Amino acid sequence: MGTPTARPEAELDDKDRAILRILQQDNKTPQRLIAEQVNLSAPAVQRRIARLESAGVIRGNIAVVDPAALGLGTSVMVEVHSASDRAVVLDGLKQQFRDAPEVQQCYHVGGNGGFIVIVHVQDIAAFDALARRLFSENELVYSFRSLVVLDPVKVSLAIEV
Amino acid sequence: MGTPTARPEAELDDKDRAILRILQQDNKTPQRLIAEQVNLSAPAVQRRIARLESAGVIRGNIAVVDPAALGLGTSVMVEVHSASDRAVVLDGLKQQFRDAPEVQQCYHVGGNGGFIVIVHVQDIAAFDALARRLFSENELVYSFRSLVVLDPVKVSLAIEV
DNA sequence: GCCTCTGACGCAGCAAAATTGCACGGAACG
DNA sequence: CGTTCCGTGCAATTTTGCTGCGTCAGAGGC
Repeated sequence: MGTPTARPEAELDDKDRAILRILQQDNKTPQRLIAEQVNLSAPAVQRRIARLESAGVIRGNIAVVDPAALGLGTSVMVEVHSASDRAVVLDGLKQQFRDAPEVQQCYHVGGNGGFIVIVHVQDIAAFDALARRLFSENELVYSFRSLVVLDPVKVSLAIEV
Repeated sequence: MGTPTARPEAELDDKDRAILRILQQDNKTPQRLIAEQVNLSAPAVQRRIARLESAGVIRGNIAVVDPAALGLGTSVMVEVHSASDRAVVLDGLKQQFRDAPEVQQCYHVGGNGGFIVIVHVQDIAAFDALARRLFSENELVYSFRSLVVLDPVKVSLAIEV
């Protein structure tokens, strides 16, 4: 239930995939233009998109904003090790990370990695304050390792379709 | 030049931020509705969005698709340590990761972390093949640590505005 | 082999959304 | 106090998205 996700296995043909490729780059692309590239009519594209959305294949439509433009020039990846692997503890941590607006992404990983958390803050000082609140003073956290991002080489949510 | 990003410091007022908050959740929201929530007229919202886009604050508009729905049910975070810290090597690795479609995100981090890479693949076997090609057999890579994602607790590109 | 049913398509028309032109009002400046 | 500049709202236009309808091709039943 961690992810309220989509259907087991929708079957997508080449045109669906082509449409997804376009929308993952720019979902403001007019359906008419998509239609040309996919050899369909605009209404057909419209119907396919609607189907993909209600099937959960398309999970959302969002604007991507530049953190730097908002003064959030510092990104940090944090490897968080929980105090225990009991479900209560893990679930508690998940909830905390979900609720924290500075946390942009969070993954629970195996291989003794615990949680990988990506946060965006104004500067190192702000991160220090956040880390204190979210990790150091957190009873559910055993230890954590902070990796400051030097270069966001590639940032996206796109997947290969 | 790693990030062809935006202006030094655009000044955003409360309404800009409110608009960004909405668009980060759903950029298909009609400007009319945004206008209501922000106490502006629709054209005013339109002009502000246009300004935010050309200023680079809004970096793109994308559809988010569910990896699981596409058969990419396995996500792995990889901590990659480069063979050296020379610019040629680092730049080479960055380019390789940018070019690999399985790589969704990649960050160059300090603190001896090297690179953090997020990949999406079909299954563990596919990851093994990918890791061999991208890491094991890569002269620019010294070592790497694979952390399989058990639960994508929070996945987004949104930032607090 | 034929019929029917289902699903997807394109076309045409309609509704809704985005965009532009224009005139007004307030703030900064001289 | 007048001028300029920036952002706004209103109204009109253009573009886009959506829906109804008739057609067609393939799957399955008889």
